Amino acid sequence: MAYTGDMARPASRTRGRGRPTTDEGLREVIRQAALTQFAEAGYSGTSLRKIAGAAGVDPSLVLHYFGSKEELFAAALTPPVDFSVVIPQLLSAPESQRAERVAQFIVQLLDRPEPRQTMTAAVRSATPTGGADVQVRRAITTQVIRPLAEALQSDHPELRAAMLGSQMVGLVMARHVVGLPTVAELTSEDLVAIIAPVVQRYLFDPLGLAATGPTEVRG
Amino acid sequence: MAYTGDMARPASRTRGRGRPTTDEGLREVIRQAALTQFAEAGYSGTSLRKIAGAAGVDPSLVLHYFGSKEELFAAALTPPVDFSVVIPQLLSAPESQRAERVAQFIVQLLDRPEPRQTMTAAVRSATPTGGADVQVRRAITTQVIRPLAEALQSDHPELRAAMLGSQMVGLVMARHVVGLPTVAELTSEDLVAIIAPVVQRYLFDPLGLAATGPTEVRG
DNA sequence: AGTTTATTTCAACGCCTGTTGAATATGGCA
DNA sequence: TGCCATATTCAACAGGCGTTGAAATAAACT
Repeated sequence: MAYTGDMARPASRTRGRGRPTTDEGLREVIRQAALTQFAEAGYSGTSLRKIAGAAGVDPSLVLHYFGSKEELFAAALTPPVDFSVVIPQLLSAPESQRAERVAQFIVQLLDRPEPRQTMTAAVRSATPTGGADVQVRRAITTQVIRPLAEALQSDHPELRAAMLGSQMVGLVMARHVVGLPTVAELTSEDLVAIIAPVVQRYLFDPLGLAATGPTEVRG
Repeated sequence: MAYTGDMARPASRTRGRGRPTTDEGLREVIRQAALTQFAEAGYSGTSLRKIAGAAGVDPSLVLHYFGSKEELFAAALTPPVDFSVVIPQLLSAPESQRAERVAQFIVQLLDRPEPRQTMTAAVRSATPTGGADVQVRRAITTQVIRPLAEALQSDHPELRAAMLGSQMVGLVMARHVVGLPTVAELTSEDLVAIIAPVVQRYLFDPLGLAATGPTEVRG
């Protein structure tokens, strides 16, 4: 809400026109400013000029580093966690604790600022205005759903992973985007207690589908 | 995806400049075109010119009828179902069938075009660009969450309603906005089977919260 | 010292936006 | 018939957008 244009940045004499004392961190400052803006306003609600302003920089410099708005979006959205590493660890817990571990991981992940910003930016940008939705869908499927599905040993792994993903998206919406009062005010512990049984159902319990063959999707 | 500008509309001689054979349906045509556009591209991704084009009308006429883009958005978003009437009916079912009835209602609601458009428009527009998010939050809380909470007789009624709402939002996202393959391809019956136990948990089962007093919100 | 090279800013482009005010044609009414 | 109110369009506005190309400055290299 308050972008006065002077964010914390590794100072290196006051910048003017021309090459400064090699300040490579500036690229990262821009990326961080972009992520924050995207998280607050979504892709189409964020302008390069606002990002540049938040980073204390000229709009052209943003494009100099990232080429285009879409590339900047993709760069800002790179996930702060490698799920294909974390998920197998979570699922290796004893059967009685797996669901709660997963629930805990989800909630704690969304408690850390940068993963939360990444998620809200993605969720908020899932609108087909500027080509951002394609990147969002690809990011969600390849970086979250597929690793999770491959680690699962239940039936319908892709479907189970996707259903859990939908609950995560709903959670981000309720707690961080729309800000529904009661959900936004929950403590982490209570939230874990509430969703753990749902995780259990989506990932491990029998689904009770009509027997029309496996609902599998490859690619 | 295909708006050629000539939608079905109660024809009344070809319109030109000036007053035509009193065609009150035109206002509704515009509202419907707006809802479709908002559902496809969200609030900020939709322009008055596109809406006017889809309705086969001049942009000024849109504002003549609705005053401003925000008012048009609010008008387009008026819910096609009065939840404060439907919900008590659903909850009056015998205890063993309530969750499935609710799940069925949700899924079937999202199968009908206009409620689905209303939901996707709301979900897609939950971004603070144009003041639309305020209206979205208010619509969700007053029209869905509050009636549901008032009909519930469990503890933490607002929280339960909000958690169910978050699952609904996630579902809309997965099935209609982002279009996750497996979820989007489910039959209605299978989807009901999958989410019914989750509905049961969120609305009726003990939540297992830390005993820090009731999490109630009034207004 | 002089040349190159990378960083940063400036100025402008064409386009799209929401909104406004005037012009015009028609239907209803006296 | 003549007037008035209303529906509809047209034309323009001021501002924001993403992007581009050139200019300026300073560090790095020879």
